[in-house]
Amino acid sequence: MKRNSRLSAFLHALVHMAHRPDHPMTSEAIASWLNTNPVVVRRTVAGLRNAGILSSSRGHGGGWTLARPADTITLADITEALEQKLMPFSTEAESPGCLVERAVNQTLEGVKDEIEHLLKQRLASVTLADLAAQCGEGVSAHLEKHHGH
Amino acid sequence: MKRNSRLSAFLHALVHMAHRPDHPMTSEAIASWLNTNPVVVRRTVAGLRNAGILSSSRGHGGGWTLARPADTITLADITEALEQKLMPFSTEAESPGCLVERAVNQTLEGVKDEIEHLLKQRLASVTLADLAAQCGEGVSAHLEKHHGH
DNA sequence: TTTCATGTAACAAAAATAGTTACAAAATAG
DNA sequence: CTATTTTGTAACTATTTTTGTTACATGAAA
Repeated sequence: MKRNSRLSAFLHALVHMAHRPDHPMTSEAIASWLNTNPVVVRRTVAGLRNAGILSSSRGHGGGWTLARPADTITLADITEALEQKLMPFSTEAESPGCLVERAVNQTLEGVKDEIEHLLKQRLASVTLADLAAQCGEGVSAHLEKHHGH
Repeated sequence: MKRNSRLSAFLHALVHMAHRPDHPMTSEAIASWLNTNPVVVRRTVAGLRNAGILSSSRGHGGGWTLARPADTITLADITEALEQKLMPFSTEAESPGCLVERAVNQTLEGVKDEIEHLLKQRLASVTLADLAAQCGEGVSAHLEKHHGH
């Protein structure tokens, strides 16, 4: 699983969880399904646990479940929890003291902050419940068939 | 020079060029100044040349100059030329055929495109000339003093 | 008490990035 | 015309980041 498809990959898993809130999903299930390793999953998912999005239970029948209702979890929450960098600009000073650099970076930071804010706002307007709803009727049947729940 | 400060670093150089359109700037000058290597600079700057933002001349007194007026070069042009990824999301299918995944990715792509468009629009509204102007009066003096032109 | 699951640390492998060396090509100075 | 300067690139090395693996402790349920 590549880093920049992490959001999409885990969203996928989360939506499945939203469809079956009762049924804990193991790291191994998620992993095999994202073509990766259980430990990698646990590592990544730790962010979602710390953010109060997922909760885990151990032992028999354990695994991951949503920690709160799907309509209170937004894309903004998730991206933040996954530490996905939203805007890949940074403005570290290469020639400290250069007036030109300072002016450039100031403007750049301004634009960055402005857009970042907008982006977050937009991401905050979509909830997991929205996504789950959008999947339509065929999904439960699909789940039975392909993921063997 | 780290990848995510590339934009800021080269913008810095470009603004200097905008201030002295007559004076070609060598890869070596740019490099020493960004704490990196002339070859790395040339490699990166190749994108700016291909995009018609910079032009190069070889031999004695050669180097890099703006290929067109500073007020026709926008931040959008520059970020694109530097192949800076604007939105670090990707939605590659991990489980092809999964309806949930398809729905999730579709929504995600939608949000991504929407924001990307907005971001580009915003970046396109700032020109190199704007940045250069913003640096104020002290700059020419500063150039003489620190960069020895 | 055995089995199954998470939680982490430590290590290994792979991939992406950055930096270096070497040399050809073009342009100018003398 | 020759020496010097500077870009243009390829090939290689080094570094950093990311991903994957192994190993083992902890907790919960059968």
